Amino acid sequence: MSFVFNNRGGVGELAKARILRAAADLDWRPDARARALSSRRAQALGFVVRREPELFSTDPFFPQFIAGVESALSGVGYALVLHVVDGERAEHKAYGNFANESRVDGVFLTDLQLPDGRPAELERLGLPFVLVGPEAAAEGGYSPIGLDDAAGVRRAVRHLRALGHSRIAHVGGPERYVHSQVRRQAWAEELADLGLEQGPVVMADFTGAAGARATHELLDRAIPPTAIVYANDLMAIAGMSAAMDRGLRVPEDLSIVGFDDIPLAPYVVPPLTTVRQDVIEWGRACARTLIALVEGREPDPVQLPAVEFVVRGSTGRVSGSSPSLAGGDHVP
Amino acid sequence: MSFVFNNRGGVGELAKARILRAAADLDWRPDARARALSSRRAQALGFVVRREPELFSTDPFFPQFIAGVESALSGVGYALVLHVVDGERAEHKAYGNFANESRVDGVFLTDLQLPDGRPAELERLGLPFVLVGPEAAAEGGYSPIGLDDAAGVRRAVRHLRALGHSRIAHVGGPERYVHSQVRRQAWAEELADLGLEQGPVVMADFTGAAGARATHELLDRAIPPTAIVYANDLMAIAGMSAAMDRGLRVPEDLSIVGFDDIPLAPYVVPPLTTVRQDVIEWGRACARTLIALVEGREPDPVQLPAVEFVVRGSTGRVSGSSPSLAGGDHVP
DNA sequence: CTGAAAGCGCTAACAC
DNA sequence: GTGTTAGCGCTTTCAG
Repeated sequence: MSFVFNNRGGVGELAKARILRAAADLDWRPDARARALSSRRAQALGFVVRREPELFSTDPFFPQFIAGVESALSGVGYALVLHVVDGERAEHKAYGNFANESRVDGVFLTDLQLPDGRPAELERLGLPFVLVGPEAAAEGGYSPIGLDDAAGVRRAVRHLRALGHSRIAHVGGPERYVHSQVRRQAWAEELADLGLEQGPVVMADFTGAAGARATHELLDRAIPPTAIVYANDLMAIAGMSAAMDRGLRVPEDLSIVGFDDIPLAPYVVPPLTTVRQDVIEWGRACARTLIALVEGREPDPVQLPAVEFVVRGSTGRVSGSSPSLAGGDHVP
Repeated sequence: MSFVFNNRGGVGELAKARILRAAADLDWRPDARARALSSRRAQALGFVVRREPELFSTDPFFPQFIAGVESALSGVGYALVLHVVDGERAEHKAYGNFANESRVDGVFLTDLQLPDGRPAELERLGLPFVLVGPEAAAEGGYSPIGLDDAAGVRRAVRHLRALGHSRIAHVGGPERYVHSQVRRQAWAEELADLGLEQGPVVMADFTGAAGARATHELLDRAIPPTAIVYANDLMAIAGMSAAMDRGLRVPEDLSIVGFDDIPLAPYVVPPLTTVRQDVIEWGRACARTLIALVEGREPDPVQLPAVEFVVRGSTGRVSGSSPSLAGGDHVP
């Protein structure tokens, strides 16, 4: 009988159909626990998210990624076991539990760092995994599945250049993340390719508060930038707000570019120009790859859609005159 | 030996300590699958989220709730199994799988409706659950765990009244959700209590697009409102943007109140006045209650913090004159 | 092609 | 108090 459910040959088509019908009639499904015990596979994938609650609830990546993963899992009978942890020790322990308790067959690794101890650790634990992140996060022979963030940032810089900007700054994410580094480097390289001088850069932490602070820091400089490229939308929107508080107009005095295209991006004033990734598709691809991995199959090569650059109202031609830097008074 | 891990008496303290030490030394943990099979408990809780991807990634509720749940689970060895589904059939199937495969010991039920078939269904499946939502969603003898949304909305209406507003409209969430109904009713009742006439109401679907549309609809009326209370921040911010597009100033011509206090709320222009709930604590309380339930213990009574009303810049005194309704031209 | 039977690694009942 | 053992409900090997 178990042959039927595991699609192993050797069962007559007739008997097979009869068994499946009976199972359907009784609304019977094999018990996941028993199946897991005897087959030594949990039929579940693990995802441990290490983020402070504020960032977890802000970052559009996680819900979308999870939704994508789910869309690939539901059809093939895998479950997703999620863990949200708040520190390195807790994350470490979570992987240990996953492996020792055999709760999951494989895990997703996000927020890649360089160097990142986790791949080696998971290998030691015997837990298959996929690296979720930019190509640049490749480590120890593993190649990540990810979109080309860099292309989006480069597009943004070229767009600003075309609008006449030459003093283009960057507000980055936490330096330990590879994706922060990739975005920053793409910005720097495109600037160089365009023959522009390297603008100032401030690394922040993806929160609104940090985005506002970084923006003030940039605008306090003797020669402030006329455009800022942020590593995520939340910082960009907070930065836009900070600039307006200083009496600057967006985009007349300062152009702003975000990254993510959160659902709110079209609805801030002015609407945010930003970079959009198809995170759902990304999650789906990662899930398919991980399933193939844990089942010992060769994963299909993944081809992810390119990032899109979405031009809205927060970027515009550089104004002729240097913007007024008087603090505190709103432009009427 | 299993007595040690299950804290059953009858084992010498000495032997117990020795066993635990040995286990720690070997980094050994009982296999979750085997344990689940023999004890007939999965040591896992299930959460099925039925939302379209856009809303799932926008709604600050889910990540925060999950983070709260996790904080209660990690210490006691339970795992969280998450399912994101896109329709009623899929949700139904998800519960069936949870129960028949014995993947989880209990589930969280959110986005309560009235009537809601799920409690009866889960009872039939023999799956314990907690209702996550407002008191008003009580059904069939089950009382939900939730915060008093209504108090926040009433506070908002009183605040607007104190600022001189008398034409206060409401943009609600999908009518099928009890929490949408609760917020709408609180708005209506407070209006009545204050002796104000019932303002216009438009029910939307929590998305930015719907919030903008509803706002236009409200402002198109012969006598437009001077203030709008929204059922969530995303619609409020989109509404604010829509109003500004029509040349209205916020808060001079129109006051706006949201609901959720998303991380972006302080960073839009003007900063959003809104209602904040402690969703993390809420999730924790639900998890603790559900664990007690599945373990056959009497759950501790839960005492959730009250909702907070956060006044920022999007609400202000009602202006003497009726706002200009000329469409399309920005106020300079 | 089909039925019987031996585990998978625990828990819990039972004797010692 | 402590050791022994029979399942939990499957998968998979091995005879029939």
